[in-house]
Amino acid sequence: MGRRSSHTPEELRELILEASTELISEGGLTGLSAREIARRINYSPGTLYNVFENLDDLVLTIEGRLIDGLAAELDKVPAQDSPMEQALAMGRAYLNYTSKKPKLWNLLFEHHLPAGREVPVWYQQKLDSVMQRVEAVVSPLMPRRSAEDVTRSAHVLWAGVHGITSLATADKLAVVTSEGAGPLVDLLISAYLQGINQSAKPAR
Amino acid sequence: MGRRSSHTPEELRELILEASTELISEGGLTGLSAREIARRINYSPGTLYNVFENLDDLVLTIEGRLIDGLAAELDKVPAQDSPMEQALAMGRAYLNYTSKKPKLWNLLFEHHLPAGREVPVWYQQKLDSVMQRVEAVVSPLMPRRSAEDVTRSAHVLWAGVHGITSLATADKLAVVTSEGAGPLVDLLISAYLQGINQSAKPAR
DNA sequence: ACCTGAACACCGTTCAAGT
DNA sequence: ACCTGAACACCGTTCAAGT
Repeated sequence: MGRRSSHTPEELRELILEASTELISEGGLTGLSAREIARRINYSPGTLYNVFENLDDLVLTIEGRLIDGLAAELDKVPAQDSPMEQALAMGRAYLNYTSKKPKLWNLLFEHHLPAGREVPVWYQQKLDSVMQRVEAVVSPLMPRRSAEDVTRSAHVLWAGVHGITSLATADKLAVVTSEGAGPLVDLLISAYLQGINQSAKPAR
Repeated sequence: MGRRSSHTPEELRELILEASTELISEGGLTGLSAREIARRINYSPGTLYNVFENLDDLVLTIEGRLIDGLAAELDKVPAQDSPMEQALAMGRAYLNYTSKKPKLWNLLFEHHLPAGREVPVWYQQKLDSVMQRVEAVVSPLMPRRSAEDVTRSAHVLWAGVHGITSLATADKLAVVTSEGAGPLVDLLISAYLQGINQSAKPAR
């Protein structure tokens, strides 16, 4: 049939990403399908594969944007506050950002690449950039610790906050839901950061 | 065609669950398909639906068994040790149990029921039973706190350990992988439990 | 150059028909 | 009573053919 579209390549790309984001926001990763995207934007399924390698590629692109969005939110945390206040503010920023479209954010953890495929470099870099922001805030709170320990703590907090929001989202593991994730995230951050300071190197 | 099988209903049920467990262990939730199960056990796809309502029902059954298995492992933690030692031991037991078949354990967090469907009661009860074991160990470590605070802390630790192992498993979020989950779990548990004791009620 | 749509190899689930 | 397998409504991805 040939060209029929009134869209530039960039527009088409955005169209696809928008439709995909919407589908995921509504139904999670399960709600996404190449054919349904095509239907919504009025193109044939084949067209998607001119723009993206495959669905994994498309999803990875969306994930990248989500991470960028979080990074931007974390940057808004006032730098003049005390480190502990900044840490708590980051936790709340994470929660605030991710809870708008929980299923969309959950993409980062639901989506697994097929065995063998590695995450692209740019993806890892985006993630590292977020981790660095966390480290920067955690670091002054553990002055006697090595850089490795700071990194470890940043990872623990990142994973912990993820764990809490993830369980809160999954209505299935509703153990947590009853109280909402907010207080739990506060609790994790404040208790952890106080504990890390006052303890000798933990056993092991 | 009619009956052809040499299996009792119970045997057939186990056959299905075994094949499913194997498929998930290898390829995660994505690796599971009704038709592939049927192929492996030499039945037609339709037969699965005599035994289970649908794939969600089947998966939920597997999840239940996984939770039971974890509960059994947690019960092995020596009760005469100090509470802090018990808490750390539980963390390691979790890690040990779940890291044997990471993709299988990940099922608990990858699998979401379709919108509207609630988790069955027996499932919630199994989960509660695990949470109670955690609370029992955490409780003596925070003597001045209310029962609600103890529950909150158990949730925080459960979610935190889940978060760490989950990120460690997803090769995608390989930030954590480099060091292995073990030290991070230890760190989370020891720092958090020390922090919770020495702080006043956290700000908020 | 760009897009289509048929084609291929898959899905989950149902249910009439067979033994 | 139990099981089959065709049928229905879906998938992701490719690629010859069309404009």
